[in-house]
Amino acid sequence: MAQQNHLYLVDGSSYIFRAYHRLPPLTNPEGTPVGAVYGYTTMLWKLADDLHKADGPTHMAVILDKSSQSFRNELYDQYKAHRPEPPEDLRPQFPLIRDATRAFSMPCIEEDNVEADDIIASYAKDALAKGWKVTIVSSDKDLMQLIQPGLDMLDTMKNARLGPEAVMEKFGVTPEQLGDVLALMGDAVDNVPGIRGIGPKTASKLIVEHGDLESVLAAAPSMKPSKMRESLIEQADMARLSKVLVTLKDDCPLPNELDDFLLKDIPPEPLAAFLTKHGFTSLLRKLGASGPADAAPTPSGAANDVPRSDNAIAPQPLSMPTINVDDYVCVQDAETLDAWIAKARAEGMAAVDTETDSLDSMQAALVGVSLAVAPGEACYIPLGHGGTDMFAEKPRQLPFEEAVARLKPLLEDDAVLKIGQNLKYDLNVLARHGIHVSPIDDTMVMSFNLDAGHEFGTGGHGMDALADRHLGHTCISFKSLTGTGKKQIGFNEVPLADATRYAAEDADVTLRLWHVLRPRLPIEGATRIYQNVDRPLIPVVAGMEREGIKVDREQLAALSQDFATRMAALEGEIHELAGQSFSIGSPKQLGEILFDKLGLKGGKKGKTGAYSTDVTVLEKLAGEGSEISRKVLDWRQLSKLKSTYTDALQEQINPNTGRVHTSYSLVGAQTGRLSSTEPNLQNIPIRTEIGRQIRHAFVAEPGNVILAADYSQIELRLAAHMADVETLRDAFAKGEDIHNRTAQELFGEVNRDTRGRAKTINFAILYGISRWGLAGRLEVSADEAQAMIDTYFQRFPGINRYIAETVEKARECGFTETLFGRKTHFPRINSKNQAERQGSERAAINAPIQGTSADIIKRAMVRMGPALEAAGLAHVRMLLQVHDELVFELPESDVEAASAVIRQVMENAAEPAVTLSVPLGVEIGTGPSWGAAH
DNA sequence: GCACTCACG
DNA sequence: GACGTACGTGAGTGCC
Repeated sequence: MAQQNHLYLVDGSSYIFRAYHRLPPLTNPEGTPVGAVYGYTTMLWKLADDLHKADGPTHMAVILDKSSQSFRNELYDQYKAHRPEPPEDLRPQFPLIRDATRAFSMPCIEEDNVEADDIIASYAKDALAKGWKVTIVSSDKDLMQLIQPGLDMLDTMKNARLGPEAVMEKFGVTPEQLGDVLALMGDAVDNVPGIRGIGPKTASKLIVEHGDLESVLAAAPSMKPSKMRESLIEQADMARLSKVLVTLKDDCPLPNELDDFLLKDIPPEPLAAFLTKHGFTSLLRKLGASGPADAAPTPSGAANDVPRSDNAIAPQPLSMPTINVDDYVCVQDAETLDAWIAKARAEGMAAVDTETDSLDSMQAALVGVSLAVAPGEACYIPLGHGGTDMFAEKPRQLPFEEAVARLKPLLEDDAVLKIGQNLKYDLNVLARHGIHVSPIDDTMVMSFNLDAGHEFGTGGHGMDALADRHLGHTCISFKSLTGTGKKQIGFNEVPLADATRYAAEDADVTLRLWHVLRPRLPIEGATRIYQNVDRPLIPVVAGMEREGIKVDREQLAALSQDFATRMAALEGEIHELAGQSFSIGSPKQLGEILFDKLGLKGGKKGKTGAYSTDVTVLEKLAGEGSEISRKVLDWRQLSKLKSTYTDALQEQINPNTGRVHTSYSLVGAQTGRLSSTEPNLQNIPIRTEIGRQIRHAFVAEPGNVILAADYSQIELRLAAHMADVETLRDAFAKGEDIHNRTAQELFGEVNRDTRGRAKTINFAILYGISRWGLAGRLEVSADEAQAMIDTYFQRFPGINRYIAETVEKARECGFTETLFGRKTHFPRINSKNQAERQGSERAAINAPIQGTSADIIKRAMVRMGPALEAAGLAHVRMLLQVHDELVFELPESDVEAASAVIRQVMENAAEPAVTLSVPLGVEIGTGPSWGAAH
């Protein structure tokens, strides 16, 4: 008989205030005050200790107040308006509460625009509906309204369980009536008005007498004349408002499933690290002895035969056996393969990795597949080993088609989770063999969702770096098997024994990483972004990569030819003007010609001592009449376009598909944007007419057209929403030109010049403004730039507050968040180096805006396929994403229907998770080429 | 392998 | 008083 589930919901924020006042002002070894943190830590310890005890918790979550803003502020602007600032030595302890919770490997829930009490009420309701027991760890009187059969409260300071009798004792009413009492008496701290002159005693008496609030108010006129009677009549609406304010909202959208809160045995390492850091030595000793919940080193599902280390801070999760690459199996016959497949089915999951002969997933030949079914249990299935010599004897391996046919049902089985590291690559390789892998998890994407922005030396979220970081393990290097340079061999030529060790290790490591990273998602609030956005995006992006886009080779070749001719002419003229021949492409030589030989004015720059010859410098010189500078600028543009685009793109055409297939990185940009490589199709020219010709070479197949759909000014719209700038919101709502409106507000008139300046300032705001930077861009003095910034803040109130709050949050928490919960970390935000610190501040101001924009278009991409399919538009294919733009190829006859669906999906992509206070505008164009679609 | 330059949002 | 001046990317070239 399974034990009944029992959910503990810990009201973390209220606890820390009480602990602060009750405990002495301790400090940790670094001098940070930690008295309240210590109290909080002992409380969590006590709670965790009750795991496995009768009526103890089976599930636990800590709920924290993230913002003081909620729907209550909209109802009543004075709500919580007069809260005193927390004491100086308490403030630095708030972020440590999160650290403490994490040290216990417990989930920590914080949501924007919702109060902790409401989240607690909502989870409680959810759990009760499922027949669970619920205990709320708090002594907050508002939460006492929730007490009912199956739900009690726990006051850990008094070590008392609070049931209905506690409410009766304190307020003389039942929990259901408590809200009405609270409404009458009001609350000074939260600034709930109640009725003046009525305190707890009178309120209770009235409710007991009349039953509920409305009855009290209805009975007021017939009461005997008194101050109270008048107050009740006059302030009846205040009482009703107060009732709404004190009533808990129990239908909040919840970021986690209840199952995420399952209370497992607590891994001792992170806890020990935390206790050590803050000097909680007595608890540390206790941990060494037994630890909360026995700190048993046995997360579920993992083998465990390793003795506990005496060293509390062990380098590896203790639950997994040591990695031994000689344990791996090379699968060379069908029976063995079937046994591994059966084991994967039994486990319900397997880590999968493919080995190929190329990094290009659209050209790579499949050389082998590895599987891991449990930590330490992995195999390699060679499929294409034996090199390229047709006559040489090949090692024994399963026939390719047979192995693929046997693996396919497993890889497509809905009941078996396939785990990969950068699985997008494997998805593409396998899709080319007719296997559509699902469902999936990706450890690289998990790492990105947890740790974006954290500096981890080299490697970022790559497997070797993750293995080193999380498992303390150094993977066999690819190069040690294949060599490098001229003598490098293909993976298909690597001997089977070596290939097995390498390939199976990759799968084993991936599975182990999953065991480390997967539990962190709910604990660190990354579940939402991972499950709802980035994970479902993986197959979508893989599909776009496989589609590719057609480019007209002849058109590119003609452009290359044209550019070459014009460059040759310019080159002659430049050498003529210089009086000598030199390499124009060398900034060093160019600088010496311009400044030393020709004596133009301009400064040296930076560490290398070389002259700067970038576009701003050359433009300035050209403006002063330097003919050679103008010609160098023209030459540079042509050179860039030719080498980076017209020449390079031709070489990127896939010989099999005749199209260009970029590769998107899902973890490339710290803010959550995608990045595009080999080739980068996110920086195809558009700003100049000459560059724009390159876009015309991106074409549709006969009978089809290219459709480009752009979000219009999405980042400024998001800034208007997030900073709550009424003027900007109003302008967007009315469909005004936002730069014109800004010019009007800042300069009082709209013309070309003021609009241009306004546009520059608008972008400066998004990027984290500095007077110096703006001054440089606008070519005005720093004082004048500062004056414009001041005016901007004054005309657009809210921006200033957004900037201050965002930087403050980054300083305190070390990260910022998007509206959808994506975190970006800023480890240098508190650096003593000013430049470093200020750089992080600017990035932190930008990250929530750029990141939210990335979240929105990603959500649109995830929904696009199903939406088009539902509309019967199966021939519409999504090809490219360029940050705020999606590019499609579709039959000409589908344009009208597809435009409607695409617009609908993109404009509503934030819903229902987030409702924006500005509309999202989408502009759509079509044509025979990408250039023509704009 | 780094610095510089420049293409994009 | 100096610092180093806008956010996020990837690629080609020259040079050590």
